[in-house]
Amino acid sequence: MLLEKSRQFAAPSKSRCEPASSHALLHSGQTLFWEGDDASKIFRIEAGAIRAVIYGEDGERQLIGFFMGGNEIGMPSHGCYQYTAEAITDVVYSTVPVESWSDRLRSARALDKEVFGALECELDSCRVRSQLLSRQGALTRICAFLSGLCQRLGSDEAFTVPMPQIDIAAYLALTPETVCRAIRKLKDIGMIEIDRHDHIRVKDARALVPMMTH
Amino acid sequence: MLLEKSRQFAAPSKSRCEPASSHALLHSGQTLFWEGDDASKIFRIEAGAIRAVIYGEDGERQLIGFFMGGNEIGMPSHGCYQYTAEAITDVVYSTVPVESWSDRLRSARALDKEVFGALECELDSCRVRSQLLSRQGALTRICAFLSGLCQRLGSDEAFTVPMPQIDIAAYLALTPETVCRAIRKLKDIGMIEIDRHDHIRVKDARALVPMMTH
DNA sequence: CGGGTTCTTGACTGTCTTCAATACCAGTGG
DNA sequence: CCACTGGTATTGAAGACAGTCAAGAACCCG
Repeated sequence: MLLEKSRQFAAPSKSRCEPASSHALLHSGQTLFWEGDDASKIFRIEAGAIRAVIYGEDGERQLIGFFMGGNEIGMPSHGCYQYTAEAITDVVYSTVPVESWSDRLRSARALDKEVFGALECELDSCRVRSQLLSRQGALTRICAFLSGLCQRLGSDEAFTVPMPQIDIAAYLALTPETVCRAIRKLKDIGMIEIDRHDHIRVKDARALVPMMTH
Repeated sequence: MLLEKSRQFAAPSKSRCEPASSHALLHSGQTLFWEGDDASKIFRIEAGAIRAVIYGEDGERQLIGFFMGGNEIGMPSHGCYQYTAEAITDVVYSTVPVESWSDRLRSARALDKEVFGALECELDSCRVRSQLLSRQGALTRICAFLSGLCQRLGSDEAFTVPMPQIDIAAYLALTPETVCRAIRKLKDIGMIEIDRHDHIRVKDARALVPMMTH
């Protein structure tokens, strides 16, 4: 919907900037690339401002970053762009030639698997926290956190939360009291069990998902 | 202080894990590496949980991530670790041999300047947002945002904010109303000027810093 | 069995969100 | 040139909710 509307602006911009490696222009409102596209180029912003956006399934618009003169944008994870890049103002940019870049990346990936693995791990970790912190409401954040934890631990059923609540609080930018109250609420609902303090057991991880949208 | 206390745990762990590349053990509470250390190794967590922490000058403890079985941790930016890694539970981990890794990274950096440039840009961008979102209070976030914007734009004096308030709101996980009110407060204090709607001018960027800690 | 940390609970305050209505601005077409 | 329209910004009032302060309980450690 909202996505379709702005997509109209994308087509011209895409065809217009093919020429070469030197400077190209993007008008305010146009889109540089789309989330999910195969990452074939890296862009260097020379002038103007760009916003990085992730559109949720429900039309939710999450703004994860701004890029301006001197910044480089378009680093792929797992082969494709992780967000949509839209021009806020008119933008002048240059592109790093596709072939040379992707070739180097491929060879680098083969050679330096560990390096890139760690890099993606680091980036993913950072993205996850941004995602969590962008949610409003303590209960929402806790549920999203527990749900993510569940995925990472691989258990679809019950599992034990390994970290103390005080760490969860610092991680989610909440107070320990608020974390405690949210957890208690989940316990009252019957979604989790607590025997000893840092032994929280999530009974049904799938039930957490609907609470994340709040 | 708090930092000193846990540092006692660090020494033994550091000397203990030199041996080779295979599995090593870290006890709960010990530290894997320190923020600011020269990044000489990458660690792969086999079992257990680790927290990534940044200690502020004022003793503030910011928890930026959790790493668990299967995760890799220790990717440096600008040559050194960006955070301290502490074991929450007992941890089993392996290290990627130092020399081979750093050599590869160096050569990769030389060859793929664009790739790594973009990567660092991406990572920095993500870290910045996490940092901003971890602050509580709308005014604090706005000030931190404007201050960061000022640095990126290079102007130490006055500058014009390039993005609309609605984007700032989405970026900072606030409502447009709250952003507007915070900006109005700054205007009333006399720190910024507004002529047309999306033409905000910051008069003295240095004055923003003290408001960021609040 | 202490001592220190973490967790829990309650009451209160401050602030952000929500809802709703209005003003402002840019682009469009008459 | 001007009304019109859609998106953005502004302002107010009310309600929800998280932070703070304070106290006590549970837990872990040596």
